[in-house]
Amino acid sequence: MKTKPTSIVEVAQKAGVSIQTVSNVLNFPDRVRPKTREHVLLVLKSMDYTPNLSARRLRSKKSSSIAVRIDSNTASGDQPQGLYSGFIQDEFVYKLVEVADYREIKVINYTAKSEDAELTKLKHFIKSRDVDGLILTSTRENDPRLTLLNSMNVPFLSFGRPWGAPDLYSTSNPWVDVDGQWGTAAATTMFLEQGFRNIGYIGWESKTVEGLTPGSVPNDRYLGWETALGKFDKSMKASSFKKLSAFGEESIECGREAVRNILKRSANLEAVVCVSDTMALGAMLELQVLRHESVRVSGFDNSPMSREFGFSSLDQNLGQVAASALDILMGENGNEIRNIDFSIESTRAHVLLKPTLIVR
Amino acid sequence: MKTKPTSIVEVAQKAGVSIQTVSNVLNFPDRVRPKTREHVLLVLKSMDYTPNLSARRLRSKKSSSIAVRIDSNTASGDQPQGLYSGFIQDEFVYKLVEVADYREIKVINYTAKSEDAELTKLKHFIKSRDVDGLILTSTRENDPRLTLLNSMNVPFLSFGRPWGAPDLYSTSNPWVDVDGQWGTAAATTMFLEQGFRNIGYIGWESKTVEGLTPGSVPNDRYLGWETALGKFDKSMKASSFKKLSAFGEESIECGREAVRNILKRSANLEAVVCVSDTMALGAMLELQVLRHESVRVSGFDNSPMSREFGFSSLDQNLGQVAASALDILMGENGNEIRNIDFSIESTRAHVLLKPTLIVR
DNA sequence: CTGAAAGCGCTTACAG
DNA sequence: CTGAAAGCGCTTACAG
Repeated sequence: MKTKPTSIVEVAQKAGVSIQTVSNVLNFPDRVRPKTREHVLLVLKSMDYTPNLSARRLRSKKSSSIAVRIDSNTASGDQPQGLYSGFIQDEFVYKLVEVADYREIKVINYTAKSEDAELTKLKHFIKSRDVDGLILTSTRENDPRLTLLNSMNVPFLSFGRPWGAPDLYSTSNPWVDVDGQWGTAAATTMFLEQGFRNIGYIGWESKTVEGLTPGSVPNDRYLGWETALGKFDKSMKASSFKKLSAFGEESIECGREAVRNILKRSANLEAVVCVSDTMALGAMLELQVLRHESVRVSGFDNSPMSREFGFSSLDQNLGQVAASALDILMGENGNEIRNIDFSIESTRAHVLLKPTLIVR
Repeated sequence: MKTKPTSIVEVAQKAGVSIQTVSNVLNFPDRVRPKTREHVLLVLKSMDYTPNLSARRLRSKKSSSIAVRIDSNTASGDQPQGLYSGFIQDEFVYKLVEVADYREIKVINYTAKSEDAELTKLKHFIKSRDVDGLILTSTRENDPRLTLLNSMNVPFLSFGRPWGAPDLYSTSNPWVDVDGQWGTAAATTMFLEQGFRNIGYIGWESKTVEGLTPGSVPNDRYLGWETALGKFDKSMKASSFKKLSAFGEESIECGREAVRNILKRSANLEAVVCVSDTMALGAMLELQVLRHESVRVSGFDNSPMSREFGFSSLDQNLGQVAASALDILMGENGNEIRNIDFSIESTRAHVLLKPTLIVR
């Protein structure tokens, strides 16, 4: 059967020192005289010693773990939800695990079918001391998860700004996010520099009567296009923006429909900036089928899809996002997850990164 | 600051029993007299007690955790690797976390850039007693991970048969897998029943001069089509199968090319069974562009893509796969991960599930 | 059925 | 710089 693994006691015995010294070599090497340290390290290596993490966690009261929710990529029901609803999240988790490993932090997954279920799980993680901190995604105004974690005084970080909140930069809600507005502006500017003038926009529908909800991802990305275009041609009117844009749900079908609608109003369309790769793919397919092959398309997320179909897109640099997330949770050189001292580093707790335009 | 969480000592005091009794109520309720049990449960609830998992793990020598590797969905380099290289794996992990939660098992992620890196991580997980078992994916003949885990006598399970191994049902390599051959046969049979006769196949290229490597996923899925077709029309010759099939790398472009090649040789093609949804999408696009709209297409994986584009596909039933994985690792009613007693249940350690044909 | 004791393998806090 | 002691919060093994 399984052989009993080496413990720190055996290492100490073999090295002829106390277990405390062995522990110090592992955790505070500077506290140990170089000669002793070298000797202990040699014994450690020869015995292939690995500390028991449960013991370490119990004594140090640090789990050195964080939890992150993962979601299913298959839409429930029959509504299409875009080809890559989960692409960004899965890729973010991948990068997070990579950078966490580097900092000797473990990443635990959880799933939740409802908001209540998630709150219960979060509470459990914290009370069982199974995690030192949490990573949240798609937070929103008055998100009960933010309230819970703040009330339990547990370190956490959101990937994505809590849209809708009156003060996005509130110190109690640390986040790291990618600047969507900057991204669609970059795509628009690229098309302008390539000499195109009739540049359309395909976005996500919003629920307000007026149009897009202010302070939301759909609105943010829309503004990038509108602002870049307006800056270039100061005579552009609201009606022109309306003629050049169309909105729909995240699906290929809606992308097709949107581009058809724009073409009806602006037959001379030369390029179209899209809120997502799924919408961009819809536009691509429609344009290809209709033989309007000269219309350029850009998407968002730099998914495998954009590579396969050869349209420009915006890479969210998720490796950087993940690295920033841990920088906030642990400090840039810290080795443990701790509460942020907002009085000292409030600006460090809100990081807005630029996406990278991948030109194709 | 953070308030100190309730410990079992406080619960015992408040309930007026020993901590041992509280522990028994939690872990072996039957050992405790109903009246005492009810009383303790009430106190437990009123204090909102959650056991410290590190303490439990240290004492019980069970981590109640498993680890699973996650991979990136972005191809490194510029080669397209299909739109959904990671779809199945991410979805499997999602389902695994769901069923694991139900059995009170935590799932930890790890990443690995090379085989050696992975072996090191596996060793670390085991020696640090951070996991009780491992879930492996895409194992192959002489997979060093299998050797390592067997030599360390650690429970593990592969999702996917170790293709290439002389004895797939070797007791030392427990696995759960989905029957690809059955799947492509089902798709072929569906087309036959719909009255189609000229049914082609688009598969993945294999490295052997002869064609497909025997005992491999590409070969397995190919055989489903060939067998179903041959069973229906016993006069089919090898040359007919050759005319109706084409192979390539996993990409939309190769799917398009493959269907073009088949059409060159068999202009009367009526339907085409594909090894994957990516290939199927390629075929769909090509057929749509070329206006052969009557040719039916089926894929594999039931990805969001197949739903969006409306072609039939095979669902791998990953929820069932994940459930079977834990059934093997823990026993159907067990509550801990333990080594499989192959002398008793060798057949239970190798589970081949059928995919479900989603007709569209 | 219940409880007092031991101990899981570490790190911490402290004394030398 | 090093070591003997205490203790993290549980479960186990055993005695009653």
